[in-house]
Amino acid sequence: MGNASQSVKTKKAPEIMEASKPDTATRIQDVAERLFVEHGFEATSLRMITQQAEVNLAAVNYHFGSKDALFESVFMRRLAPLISGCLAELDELEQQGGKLEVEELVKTFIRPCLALSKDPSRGGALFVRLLSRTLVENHRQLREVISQQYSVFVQRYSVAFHKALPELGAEELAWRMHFAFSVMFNAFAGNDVLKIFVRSQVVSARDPDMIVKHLVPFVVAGLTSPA
Amino acid sequence: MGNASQSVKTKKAPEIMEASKPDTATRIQDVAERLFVEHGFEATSLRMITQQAEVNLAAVNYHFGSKDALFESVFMRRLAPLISGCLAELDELEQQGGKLEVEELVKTFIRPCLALSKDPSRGGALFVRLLSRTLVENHRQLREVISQQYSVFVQRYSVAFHKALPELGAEELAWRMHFAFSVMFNAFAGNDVLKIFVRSQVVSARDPDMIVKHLVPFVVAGLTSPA
DNA sequence: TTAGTATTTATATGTTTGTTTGAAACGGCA
DNA sequence: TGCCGTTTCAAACAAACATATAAATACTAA
Repeated sequence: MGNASQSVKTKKAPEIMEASKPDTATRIQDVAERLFVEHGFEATSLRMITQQAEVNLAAVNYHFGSKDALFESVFMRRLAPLISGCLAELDELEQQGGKLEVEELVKTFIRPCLALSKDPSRGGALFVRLLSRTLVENHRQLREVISQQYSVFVQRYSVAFHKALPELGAEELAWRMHFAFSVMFNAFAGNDVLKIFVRSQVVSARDPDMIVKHLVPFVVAGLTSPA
Repeated sequence: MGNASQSVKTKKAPEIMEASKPDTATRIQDVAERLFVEHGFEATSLRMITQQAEVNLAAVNYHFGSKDALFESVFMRRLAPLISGCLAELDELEQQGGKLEVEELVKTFIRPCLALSKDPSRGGALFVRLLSRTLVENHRQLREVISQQYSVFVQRYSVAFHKALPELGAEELAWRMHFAFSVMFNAFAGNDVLKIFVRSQVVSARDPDMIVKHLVPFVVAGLTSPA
């Protein structure tokens, strides 16, 4: 009997793959990721997921244990590598010494986001949108898991920004980081507030490179503006 | 029989109000507004609403016709005055002549948002949070209604910002406005991305005046940074 | 091939959803 | 008072929901 609460099995890919579909569990994750983004967690039923993934309804509970556990699995699958990528860039930047430039610091966050956005095999920009939905809906249990594992992420950036902007007080810096990450997240997620009001906006071209080109100067200007 | 599709009745307040509850319809709107913010549209059941509003389940369909119509009603009740407020400020600023300063332009948007955030009788910051949820969940029909009625809002600000920042091209300006409104909306909505990762952030103090104090310089710096 | 496990399937349970209904209660006006 | 339009009420509806279970199938190791 398939033990429910265990995490997704690491399974050898079949030797002979006649351009076949991925794992059942992976297929579920892929479809769930997209549907959670489109409809939100609570509005996405297991029936929608299993039908589109072309698996049996019970497969979700078999492989993941529950709908909640599926969500956590879908979420962590993308979050962990993204955070690792940012921290790796941060390590590299800090180790190469010299003055810590704000722009370079911003780019240590933006580059992994950009790479993710351009990689369809990792869901492209889907995860950033999922993140922004998760931010708005608040999954308490998920928040706990995240904050337990990744609080170092914010701490590292706080320290780094403090070094790069030593003239700012702690509170002022916290506000600016709050604003900066807010813009960046929403830019990658494609949350265009103005698009509610007008049908087609110039910005609607979703080319990630274009986002970055305009995003970096905006954020850096906000962060470095005189206190 | 209470005609469903008509909008909420404008009803004279009872002459003698012994500190009584508001209208049934208003009570429903107030509770729905809060619950839509907390749980999202689809995850908020009519039973949750009617129980907390202490009205009968059928009252929603009687007064508003459907759950969708209730949402539209809840949304428009706040949006219309907010937009009007912004446009009024914009009119005043433009009529007083002189060079159009970016900071003043930004404040024509921020002041009505701030006023709304500080007015509990209009739901305080609730609506901005509702707006940011609605942005992420996409109600197609609501989007249509909004864009039909309020596309002038974006057009007016586009023209004004073009005057205030004549050195910027149309595309560059669109991007910056996109970022600027994104920060402002999320700031008022209290969407703190970093709060996912760390339990208590310095920014967590939600004083609207504090938000504005730090928000304006950040946004203005981003908007006016050299091209 | 066979034994045993891993996975998939069909089916069932009990709950909750939005909406509808017909009757009861209310409130102003004759 | 008695009437009548407006509002509230309890009950019921089918549809969709998450989850559980046992049988059926696919697969692997011996």
